[in-house]
Amino acid sequence: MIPSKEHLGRYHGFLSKLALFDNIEPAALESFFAKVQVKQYHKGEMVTFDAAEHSKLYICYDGLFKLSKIDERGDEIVLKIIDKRGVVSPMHFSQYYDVAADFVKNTTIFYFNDNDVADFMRKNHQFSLNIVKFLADSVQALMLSAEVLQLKTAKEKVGWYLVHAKINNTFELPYSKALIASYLGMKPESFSRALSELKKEGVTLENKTIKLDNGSELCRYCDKVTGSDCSSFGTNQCIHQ
Amino acid sequence: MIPSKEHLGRYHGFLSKLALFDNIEPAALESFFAKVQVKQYHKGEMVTFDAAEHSKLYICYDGLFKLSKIDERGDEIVLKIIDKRGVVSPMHFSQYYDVAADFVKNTTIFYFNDNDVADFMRKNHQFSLNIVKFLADSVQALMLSAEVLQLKTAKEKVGWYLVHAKINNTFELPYSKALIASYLGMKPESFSRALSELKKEGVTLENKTIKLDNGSELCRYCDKVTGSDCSSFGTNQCIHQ
DNA sequence: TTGATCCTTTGACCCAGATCAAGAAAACAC
DNA sequence: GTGTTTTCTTGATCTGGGTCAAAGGATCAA
Repeated sequence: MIPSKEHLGRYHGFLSKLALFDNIEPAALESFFAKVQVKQYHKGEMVTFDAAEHSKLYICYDGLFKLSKIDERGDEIVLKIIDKRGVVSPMHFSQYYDVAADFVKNTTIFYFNDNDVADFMRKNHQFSLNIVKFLADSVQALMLSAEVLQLKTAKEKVGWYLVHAKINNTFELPYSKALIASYLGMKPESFSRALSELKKEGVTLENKTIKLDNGSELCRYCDKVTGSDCSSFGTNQCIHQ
Repeated sequence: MIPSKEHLGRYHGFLSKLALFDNIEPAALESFFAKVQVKQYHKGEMVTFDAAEHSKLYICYDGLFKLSKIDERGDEIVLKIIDKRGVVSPMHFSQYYDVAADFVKNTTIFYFNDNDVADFMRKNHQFSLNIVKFLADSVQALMLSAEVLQLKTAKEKVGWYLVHAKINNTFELPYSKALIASYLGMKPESFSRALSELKKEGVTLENKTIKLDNGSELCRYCDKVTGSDCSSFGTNQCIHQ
């Protein structure tokens, strides 16, 4: 399971399916992928992702970690949860900004050095556009979560999170409740209490699987961006017009 | 004072000083600037900035407005305050995302259409890099404010805001207290109370001007990214090493 | 200069979610 | 399986910042 540098060819298939490499000719990708490097991190490990040491473009191949900031009091915010196919680019941060990468599972990460990324951007305009798209999506996701974190009540936050699992049709919580709680800026106790509030509305969680009494209970917690991926988006059973 | 389309030449100087147009040959800039358009908004006006209607790159020439989201209950979060030289690019948002642009003063905005921006990015790699830089800075600013909003107490938030005015050497609050309060995710009352707490630590506000008893009272509220612009950054009177 | 409007401050009170503490239930190791 | 560790839930209590209300201060138009 450990990809050695010699066998990276196998992983080109994985990389080429990422949005970051959309609409780029295979030949161009091949020569860029030749520069990929790999690193493993262990469960429990914590690394400071600062631009000085980590001025790279990272792509998670397998595992799970969170980008977080911890203050003097030990309080933590989770900025992003990254698992398979997740991308982080400390190379785009200011030299003084840093975040902690906190590995929840053993994790395998592919990365490209900043100068290789810059080269490829110069040679391939579509890749530049994909980087722009990636950053713009990050901006939008951060604005959306600022909104969720500041404006919504505990119950609404949890409902909002659960609606994602409904829309992507897994109906499963992808991570532990404690991790999701911290992503939503709340304590596990509050998360648990919010869930029992939602149960009164017909939303039950059985062993990380969401059960809905009649199917539309979560719609009121949906936002338009998230909802645009829903199979009922825009129909008359959808709240967004 | 109202720039008419015929006299835009005068404003090329203004535009060319923006970071967005750094390191681009004047000739290339000239032909791009020929495509600029202008729009005026009135104090009190509120416009929905959605990608459908506003798929453009906006640059504030004069005035003041805030990008905010308002929920059903009427609670508001301020995502960004934009004044002279501020840039917003709804063209990079998803088609379903929208924010409200809430004009605090009469405002004059320059803008470029998305296809003109895309053209210029294709023709001029440096401009693509500048767009990447702009978006990366936005990501970082949003991560930093997520941290401030979630982790800091009211007093710390206000201290953190004041430290900016110290570092840029104006020692002046640039906006009304109520606007700054909403940017910090708090109510004007709490802002006022936080100020009176800070007064006990030697930080006084006299008519929007910051007075410090001995000069270093605000340092404990400084973060490293903000601090990197301080004249004492890294010296032994600085808290960052 | 004078109202009128808006912005800011202060006090009293309240509440959502945090904290603390103790069980219950999963998950994991062997 | 069985014991151990981690995660989750539930209850009691606390508290920072919000809400509401009222009074000062600024600012501005005429």
